[in-house]
Amino acid sequence: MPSTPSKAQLMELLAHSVSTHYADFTSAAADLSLTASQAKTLSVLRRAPASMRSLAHTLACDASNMTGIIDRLEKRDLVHREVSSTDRRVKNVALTETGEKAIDTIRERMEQTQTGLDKLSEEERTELFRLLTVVFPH
Amino acid sequence: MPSTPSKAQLMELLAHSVSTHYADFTSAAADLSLTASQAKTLSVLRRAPASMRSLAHTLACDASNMTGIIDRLEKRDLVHREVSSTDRRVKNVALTETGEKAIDTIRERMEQTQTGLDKLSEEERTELFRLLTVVFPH
DNA sequence: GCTCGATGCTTGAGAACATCAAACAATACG
DNA sequence: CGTATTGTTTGATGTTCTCAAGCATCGAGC
Repeated sequence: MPSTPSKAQLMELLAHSVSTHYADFTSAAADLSLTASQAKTLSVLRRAPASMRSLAHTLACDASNMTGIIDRLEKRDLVHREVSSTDRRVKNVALTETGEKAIDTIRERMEQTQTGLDKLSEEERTELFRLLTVVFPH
Repeated sequence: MPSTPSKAQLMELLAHSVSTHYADFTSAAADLSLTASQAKTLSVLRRAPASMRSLAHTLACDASNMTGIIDRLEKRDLVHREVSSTDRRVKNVALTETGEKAIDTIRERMEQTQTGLDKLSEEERTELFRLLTVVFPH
């Protein structure tokens, strides 16, 4: 019977978990010749198209950064820009079909994470899902 | 009554959680004028000293990368190199006291994550701790 | 309509980070 | 020993990052 972990312990474990997940993600992305930043961008866009600015906010980087990243993704036809119909300053970025396949493939290839999740029962997966949703809400 | 999430849904949520955590971490690190890579390195070293090679492995990057990152951290006295006593090729990197304080401060300042964890009861925190340990073992 | 401040994106300069190949020293092992 | 292997560094090249500046567009008010 484990005692309650301190918040610091939980932060430490979170850091470790994130770091493991990130390493897994990065090497799966590298298999597709994608950098971590490029793949992270695809991952964010998997949920929904987004403007340059909101992408930058989600990825915690400067907006000027996104220009280059999206340029390179667009050159490979993984993503496309579209001027917003309601505000001509805004450019909405969306995944192409190829881009969608790419990020799905990356997630399928994250073996460490997949193996880890396989160790959970259905109830445990449901509970993990619930807890993560509480801690990291949309 | 939530149904069991599919593995893909769980991967998606994990990606979102990691991304939120990462953004939080990056901006807390920036407050201390540390880049994400530098702070991540400190985070790994918080557990235990490590050689250049094992750092590179944990951070999923080339060993030659670490040279520059550790150089810059050492210049700011957050970390120090020490030639291994058993193998003179190996350099072990360890946090200085300043470095330890830096990473602890960063974790304390991760407001989004802290706020999220505060939403959990003690039992839930214990359970999250257990589940993460299963999915991402040491 | 017009001006003016704010907003969204891009560009350019300079630092950090990433990968790869190649070098070097030290070790391991036949 | 001699030879292969390992751990770290260096150098070249491309990507990412931050910051300041630029341009176009929007929105609120006159």
